[in-house]
Amino acid sequence: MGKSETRTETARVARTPKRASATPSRPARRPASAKAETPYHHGALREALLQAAERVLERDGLSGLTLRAVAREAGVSHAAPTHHFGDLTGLLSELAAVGFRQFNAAMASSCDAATTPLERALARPKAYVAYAQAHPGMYGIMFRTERLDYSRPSLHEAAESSFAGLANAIGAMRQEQISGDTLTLNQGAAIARAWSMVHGFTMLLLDGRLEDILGRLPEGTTAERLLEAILMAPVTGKLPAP
Amino acid sequence: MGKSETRTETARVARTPKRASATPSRPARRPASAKAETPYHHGALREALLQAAERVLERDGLSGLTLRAVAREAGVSHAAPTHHFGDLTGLLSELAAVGFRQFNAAMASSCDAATTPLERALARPKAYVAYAQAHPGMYGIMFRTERLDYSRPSLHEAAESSFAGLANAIGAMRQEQISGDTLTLNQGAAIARAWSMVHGFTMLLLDGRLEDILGRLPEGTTAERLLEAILMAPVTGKLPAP
DNA sequence: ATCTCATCTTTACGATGTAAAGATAGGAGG
DNA sequence: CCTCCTATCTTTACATCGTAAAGATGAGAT
Repeated sequence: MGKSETRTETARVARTPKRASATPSRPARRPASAKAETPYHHGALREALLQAAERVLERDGLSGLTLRAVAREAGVSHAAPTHHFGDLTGLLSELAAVGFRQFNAAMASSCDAATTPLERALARPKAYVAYAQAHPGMYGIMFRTERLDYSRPSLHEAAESSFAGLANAIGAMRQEQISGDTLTLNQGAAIARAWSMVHGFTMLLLDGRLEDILGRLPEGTTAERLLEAILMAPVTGKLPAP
Repeated sequence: MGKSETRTETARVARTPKRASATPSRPARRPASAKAETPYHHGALREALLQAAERVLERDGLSGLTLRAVAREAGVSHAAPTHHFGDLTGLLSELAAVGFRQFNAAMASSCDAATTPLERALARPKAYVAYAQAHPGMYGIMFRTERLDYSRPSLHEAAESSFAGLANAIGAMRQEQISGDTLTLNQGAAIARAWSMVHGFTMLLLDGRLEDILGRLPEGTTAERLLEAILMAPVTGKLPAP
């Protein structure tokens, strides 16, 4: 199915019947108060495209996420996205911004739900990994793609907020006030270490590169358990200075 | 320049003059002992393609690395790589294998050059990051691309060797013998932590996501210095269990 | 009622991956 | 020496993709 592109894109979902007769009758299309119905000509195509993109991403993976596939999914012509996002980079960037917002919300809500200090310390990294596992496509868009335009305000802001939350969490854990302006080497190292560790763990996990380790661990050890062990035993075994 | 593809690929480098006359004279082409000269019909096209791919990757980045571009660079028809690698995945996988071998060699030589225990402890992660900074394209192929086929023996072996080296280094540092078969949770956590940290640091660094932190550190703090600080101060500040 | 313009569609072009058929030599066998 | 075989490389073809440009279309302003 879908041999020729013209065929595929001509047979799209039920939109206007393409003006079957040339009479300008226009019979009751757009029933005077349609809002989240099928967006006809106006409507919120931009939003619809972003949602379609997310759907395509979850369904077909990162390689299936193309401008034309998104347009197909939304039931519009293949050039429609260009008008709203300018570029494939534009669409990916806006979608990544959506992802960062989801990501931040997930971590924040997980932190809020924590009660004990230990839970509070583990909540954020666990939510980090959990989000990535639940939405590997989104995580890939956010952290794997090279084609992102951080000069777009929405993406810049969402990503920045993600970093700020992390930095604050580290600061709170060290019971220091992280001034937004400057950092000591140790403060910077603490932030970069935490971020690197969780990010690296997530990428290795998503890429299946930890399967080898997980398989050698005691029967039934889950990735989450391994993450806990990583976070709870902070001694890396580095030798002291001679 | 290079408007039509036919034009582009017809005008390729000096290979055989396409049999100007139909006489089977065959005048002194391939001077009887050409080895690494221009590979004519036989020769080592496979190797030449891999080298061409590496060149294209360094020059045009990951997005410029296409089957056709590699063929162009090697001076052969666009379908020639298919015969040797079957697929774009095949080419990328073999190239990633080359990268893993370079990567392993760099880390090994850096470890050998270390003298003091402290140097020895820092040599491997520093070489890790240094390789990635020196060859970001290769590192991208190895760790960013989704399209790798680890069932290929060359790639599987090279990547596995990389992991084994890491595991052994961690084991040596903890003064334990890592048996190839099973791991305790703490052993696995130590390995996964070290790998995650260095890998995550590298990815964040290559993606420019550490610029923010580096900019806030004392004037002129380099990424390598930050990495040292990360590795040398192993206390993450996690709270003890209540 | 007409005009204007943002929005969407058509059409077109170059590039890419991949498959399939055709050419070409290097070597085996007579 | 000649012929045939086969791996290797080239041509040709096709579907898909991103992107640009021109044409339709309808909503709101005048």
